[in-house]
Amino acid sequence: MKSQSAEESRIAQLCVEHGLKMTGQRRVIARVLSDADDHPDVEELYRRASALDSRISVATVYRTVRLLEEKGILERRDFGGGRARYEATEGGRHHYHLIDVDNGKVIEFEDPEHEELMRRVAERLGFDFVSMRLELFGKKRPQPVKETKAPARARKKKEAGS
Amino acid sequence: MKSQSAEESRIAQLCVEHGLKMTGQRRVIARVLSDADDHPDVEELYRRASALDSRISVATVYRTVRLLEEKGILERRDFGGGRARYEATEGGRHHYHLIDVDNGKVIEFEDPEHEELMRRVAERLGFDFVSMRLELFGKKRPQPVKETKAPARARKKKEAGS
DNA sequence: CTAACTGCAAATATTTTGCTTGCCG
DNA sequence: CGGCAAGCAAAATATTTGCAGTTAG
Repeated sequence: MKSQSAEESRIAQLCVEHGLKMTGQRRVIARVLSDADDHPDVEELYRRASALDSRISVATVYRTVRLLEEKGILERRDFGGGRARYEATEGGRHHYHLIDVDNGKVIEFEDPEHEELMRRVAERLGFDFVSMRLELFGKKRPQPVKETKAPARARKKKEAGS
Repeated sequence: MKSQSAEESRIAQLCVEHGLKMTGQRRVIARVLSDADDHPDVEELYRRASALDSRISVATVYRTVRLLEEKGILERRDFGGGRARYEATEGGRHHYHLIDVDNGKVIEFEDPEHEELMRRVAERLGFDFVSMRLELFGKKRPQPVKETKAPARARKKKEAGS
């Protein structure tokens, strides 16, 4: 969560800068996206947006995320599970995702030197770096008995942590 | 393309090692996968497999790739475009993908130090490295007039190069 | 005023599944 | 043999789209 004030959300501002028409529903979706600090899929976005304003249809959410992705305001992610997930494009620093293969939980991490490395790779291949996507899959290493915490070994099928 | 001989394909061997039953259609799909040096989606796999043996249904291809992915023999990729793509898991060296945002073409590249870097990241976060996925998006940098070759600026919508 | 946007429902696209039959080990 | 696997078609998901009515700029 970020601003939450009555003023225009960060994403709404970007929409304006890109010359998009700011309708009521688009403003709501923009706020939901601006406030999200996870990686919601369309259904989840629809749920959150509906809570703020019930006059919104899923089709609009789909249309909006597609539009914002084309404009480079949003980035689509695929963490497995069939549905596309979205998160706001970050200006400078990129962050990456480590997915726990046992429960699908997503952990974010940064690695400053990484983007620079990728820029060089792209350049070496004759390309200008546009964007990147990095997903690391790992298995939680059994901690060397740190404290008294329940193991909690689950194995849900669908919908894992965002 | 790799072996092409009448003997068991590399992937078929892996199936056996994993205790999977080798049926006729599974053997054909395994051969197609072994021979592929690109990233076919299910429909393309189905097409290639059907060419070798018409008694194969798409459902079987779907079931097979899912099974092989679970066994770690195949890895699923998402290069955008809605369909999942597959490629055989590599033993040691990983390779990555640079996608040309202008035409969807995929260029493979390697970066030996990269996997080591990611292993360390996973470790730092308390995980054992299982696998990773890295997609780099770039725009072809206008070459400094190399030779006489047509520009060929296309902009296809669907189905781009594998 | 009009091009862009929305809702709704129908259309697509992709992947999964139920059920019966077949074949590997 | 016995159970895993395959075919086929229907079902389940996910996403897109046609059309008519709204609305931001």
